[in-house]
Amino acid sequence: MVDNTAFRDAEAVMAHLRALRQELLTTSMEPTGDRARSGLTTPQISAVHSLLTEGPATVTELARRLNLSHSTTSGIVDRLEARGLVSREQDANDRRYTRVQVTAPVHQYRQDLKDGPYGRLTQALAAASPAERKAVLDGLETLRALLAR
Amino acid sequence: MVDNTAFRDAEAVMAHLRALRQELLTTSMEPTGDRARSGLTTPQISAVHSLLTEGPATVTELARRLNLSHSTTSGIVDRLEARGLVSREQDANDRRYTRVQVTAPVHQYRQDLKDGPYGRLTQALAAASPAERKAVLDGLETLRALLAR
DNA sequence: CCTTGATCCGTCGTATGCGACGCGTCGTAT
DNA sequence: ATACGACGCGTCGCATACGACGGATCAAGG
Repeated sequence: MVDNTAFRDAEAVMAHLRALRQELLTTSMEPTGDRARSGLTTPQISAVHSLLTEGPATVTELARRLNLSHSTTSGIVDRLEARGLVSREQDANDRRYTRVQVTAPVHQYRQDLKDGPYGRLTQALAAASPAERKAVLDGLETLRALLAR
Repeated sequence: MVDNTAFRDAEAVMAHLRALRQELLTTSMEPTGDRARSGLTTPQISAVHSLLTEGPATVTELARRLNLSHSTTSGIVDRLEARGLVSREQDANDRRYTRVQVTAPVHQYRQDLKDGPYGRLTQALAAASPAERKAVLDGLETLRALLAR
């Protein structure tokens, strides 16, 4: 048995992370829920936002931007393509590459894309004091460092 | 436009949370990966650990313990039952209730259950200084408070 | 020219996770 | 007794999310 307080803290940390995941995903999400405002999920908004702000990209490049695996990103692009929000296009020079880019109808979703995918979190941080922001970032960085150690 | 620094911080926070989710889930997980030590995923270990330490429970009660939805928990119990690690049993008095309990073969997985589902995190926290632990918990609590505000 | 390796892509199987739905069951009120 | 609401459960559909696999393509070397 390592340490009892460590296990208690681990439980608390995991509970926090789980709850945060809930709160930050379900805000702009609710795909089949009572009534999603846009019908776009958070990863979908993130993908479109990245394509808008950083330009078109290949699937692998988009996966790197979103910090997701290739297969996951491929599925997200599938669903966006089915809605007609993005299009796949073969690269003429190197046909291994598929360029993903937004299409015209994406402008109907401006409201959802205005503050990017993290609208709720962005507003919460904007209303926070500098000390609170520092505490949040320090805590996360410390935790990452502990796990990497 | 709310605030530019707030959006930057939001991006950083989300990246941290995503990475943490990866690190804390993929450690004892790898279900189809190169070779999971036990073949049990993190939620499955959590469920079994809860049933061992806190006793048998109904599906809804187990969902409350794990902070998961009822349908998700039902699926996890399905897979554990298929492996013969837990069993469902109808309550005689009130047939709406289904008691979930561990079965004998669960003792083969003692190694994975020794430190509970959060072995990696527990060890990391055990090796951390009090100041580091406080920074981690403070950061998470502050973030939760900001979102609840 | 043709093999070899690297790379990108799509697809498959599996697990999590949620809401919505329908069914059976229990307690209570009519 | 019956109707009704509340509750627990299983199931369905959908969206992530991953690793593994095979196919297609290109570059480099034999």
